[in-house]
Amino acid sequence: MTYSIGEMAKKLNVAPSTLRYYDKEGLLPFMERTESGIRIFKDSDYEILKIIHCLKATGMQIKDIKEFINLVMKGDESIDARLELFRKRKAELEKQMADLQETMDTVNFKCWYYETAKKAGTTDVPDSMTDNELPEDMRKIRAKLKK
Amino acid sequence: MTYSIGEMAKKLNVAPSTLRYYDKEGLLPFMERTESGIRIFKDSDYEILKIIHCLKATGMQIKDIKEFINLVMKGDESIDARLELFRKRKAELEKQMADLQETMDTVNFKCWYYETAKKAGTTDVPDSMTDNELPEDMRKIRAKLKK
DNA sequence: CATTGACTTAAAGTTAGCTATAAGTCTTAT
DNA sequence: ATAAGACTTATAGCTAACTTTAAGTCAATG
Repeated sequence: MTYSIGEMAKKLNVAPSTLRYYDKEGLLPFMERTESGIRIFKDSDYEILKIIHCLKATGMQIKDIKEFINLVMKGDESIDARLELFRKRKAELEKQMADLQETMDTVNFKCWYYETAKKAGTTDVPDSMTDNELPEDMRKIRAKLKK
Repeated sequence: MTYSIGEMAKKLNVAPSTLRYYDKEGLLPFMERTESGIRIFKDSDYEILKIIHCLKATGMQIKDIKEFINLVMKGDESIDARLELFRKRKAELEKQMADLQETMDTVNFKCWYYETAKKAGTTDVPDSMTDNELPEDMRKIRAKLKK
């Protein structure tokens, strides 16, 4: 099964110009073309574009994704390097998830803070609460916001 | 306790120019200055800068954070609007966490894929595995990458 | 009292990742 | 065979969030 750039863009939910940009940046060195120069996308191209999307979602830059594609083009001799790369992305993702959880803790604190302020009609009430008037799980978070 | 822009920047682990930029963009309308025009940062400014950092971490843009700051400046009459805002940030964060988990699933699949390829010396081995040769938790993920 | 280093502003420059434009070619349907 | 719509390239433009630069002022030290 093959696709035009417009069909592949639709399948991936990106603009055709994005795929041309990726090609120009060297992310798609495996692309085939018709005699007249039109790109032919295959199912294997779809799979690698999904991986490109995944790597982007881990925070990787286009120029570093290009290096990964270069490894792929080298074939089996780069298996170790590619495994290493994905292990690093995994570690990076774990950090991002921890950061996001910290952000969530702060947002949860602020939700509690404004719920309490809403009931009282003023932020003075949550502001003046002592540590043991606070819900237990809010104490560490408030302390960190002030530290 | 008060701080210069350099001291506050260090406490927050950002560049002083970033704090000037935030001020210029209207994120710090509460800033006080010395007679000669030098910014004086207080502990309360530190707290609100932490909240600005938190909102940025939820993916909010500077111009939208500015609107939140405007609400804060209105005082108690904007409590409802601020509660609503943090509830929206919470929903947004939950979506981001789900997306990150999907990315993590794909990265985990690729780690398994290259570990298997490494043992075999070639990617042909994981590539040619049928669904029931795959670890159970890898099946749905591989299927999604190909769909 | 002069030097050093931190502060001030306004404005220009940077970076990533697209996105749009112009001018032209290819493909398909009538 | 011609018109519509998708494709091509190269190049310019865009946006967000800083970051740097230039030119100058302020505050603390020897």
